[in-house]
Amino acid sequence: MRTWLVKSEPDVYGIDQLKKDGRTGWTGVRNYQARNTMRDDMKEGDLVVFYHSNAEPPGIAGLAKVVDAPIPDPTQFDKKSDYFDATSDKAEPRWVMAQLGFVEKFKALIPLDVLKADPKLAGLALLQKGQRLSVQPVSAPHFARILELAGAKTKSPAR
DNA sequence: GCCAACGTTGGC
DNA sequence: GCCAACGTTGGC
Repeated sequence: MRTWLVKSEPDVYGIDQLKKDGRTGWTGVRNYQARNTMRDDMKEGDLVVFYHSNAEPPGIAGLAKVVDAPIPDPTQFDKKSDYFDATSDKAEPRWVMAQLGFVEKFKALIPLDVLKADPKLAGLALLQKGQRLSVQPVSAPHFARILELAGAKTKSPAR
């Protein structure tokens, strides 16, 4: 299995909301690279780091996992949605959403400055300058380190 | 609220 | 196919 990171603004959809909902469709991704990751690479059972962006402070809040195959994102056809895409064809939807389930909320958020200061997380995509992708891969060693920093209940997956 | 970095759009 | 203009992201 592989591991991933998704970003969300906690004011829009945070880890607490995912905990409450149990699972959710990851709507609103309108970037081709992120879409391709969700469509082609994220598999059921993959673990996903849940990052709070535009937060005070920003940081890693918990874990989710992929619970099902991706399906078309309904907001692309919803005229009232911010994510409406008039050029997407219903017969061949342009945008998909990953199906994510709640795994755990960390006892404490791992703040961005801690992530940046950790030598073992050097190279993590999230920390690259100008990195704006909302869905990113996380290497197995980086993932294990994040679990360690968080004191996570979840065990690092076998490679 | 500012602004750097980036992706996308559209004129040519 | 280039690239300037624009909109968005997201840290600060």
